[in-house]
Amino acid sequence: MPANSMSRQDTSNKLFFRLFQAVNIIHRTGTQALKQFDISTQQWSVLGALSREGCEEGMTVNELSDYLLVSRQNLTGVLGRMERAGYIARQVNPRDQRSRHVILTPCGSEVWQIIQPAIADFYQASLQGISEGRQRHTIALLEDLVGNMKQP
Amino acid sequence: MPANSMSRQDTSNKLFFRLFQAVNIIHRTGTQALKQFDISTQQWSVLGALSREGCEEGMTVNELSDYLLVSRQNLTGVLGRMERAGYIARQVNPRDQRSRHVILTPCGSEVWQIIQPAIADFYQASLQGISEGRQRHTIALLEDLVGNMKQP
DNA sequence: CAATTTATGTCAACAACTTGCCATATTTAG
DNA sequence: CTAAATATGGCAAGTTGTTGACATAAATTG
Repeated sequence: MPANSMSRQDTSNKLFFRLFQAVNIIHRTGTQALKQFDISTQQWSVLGALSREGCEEGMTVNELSDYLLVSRQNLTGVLGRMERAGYIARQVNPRDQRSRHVILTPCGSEVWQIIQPAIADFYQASLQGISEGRQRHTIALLEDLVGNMKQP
Repeated sequence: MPANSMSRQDTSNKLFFRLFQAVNIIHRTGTQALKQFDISTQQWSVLGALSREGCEEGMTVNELSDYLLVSRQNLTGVLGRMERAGYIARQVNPRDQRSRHVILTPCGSEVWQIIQPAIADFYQASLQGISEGRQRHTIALLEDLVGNMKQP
């Protein structure tokens, strides 16, 4: 049976199943890598979002939701825990009293710096033996996939 | 700045961030696609695992855990809900009284058949404009990634 | 054979994700 | 300007993911 006899449906199936598997094990492995810093993978993603250039003034909950592709309601909980931990602060926007600017505290910035070596190790171990070309193919596919799903 | 100047670290970062985004939106979109059948994406994965050829006799919780890459403890809850819904049954293994064989009920098999068109539509919409070559590159990357993470 | 170790599945507690609903604030219509 | 529509964030309930602890069954070791 030649390798190319896999049907389109089989390919799609396999792709989504591997995504499912990968995410589960990434969640577990990533959580372990960050355990020593008392931080979750989702808190990592929030720290990363707020540490980007141009975010010195913070992001609103809606902007974070659009960027991370999780619901506002989910962020309420995550941000609450991060605020309690002292990593972020929520400031009411004087121009729009409904919205809050979520900003990194100095402690949050420090944590972001401190975890970088662990992140680098995590990347190195996970992507060992995987070519950058293949990584770029995957990035392109994921961006198209997200684009397709954002449509409605 | 040439396109290839992106550092290895930047590539890894982007890859994991896109994975994170993609999974969040896949979860949302997949849940919506299955909503009419009163089934979650995880229950879908369990139905798919048990519907494979060679699984007529069912799988143990440990086998499902190894296959789906989620914890046994998590499966306890998922399987409990699926049993209550009538999609699966848990049979004690006479050879080993600790283990239980999880098998599809006729109702579970029927549901699996019924959702196939919705799954096909979901695949079609998500992967629109994405070449099979790129899909295969991604599958290969994900398999290597999972392999790397299984190591310890 | 008895005692320890290992394997299996479950319960409990917690984080994170979803949707539905709501209070409040801003914007838009009339 | 008032009234309706929209936008923002949070609360609640439910599912899924994790780890730690446990009872029971099987396998190993003395």
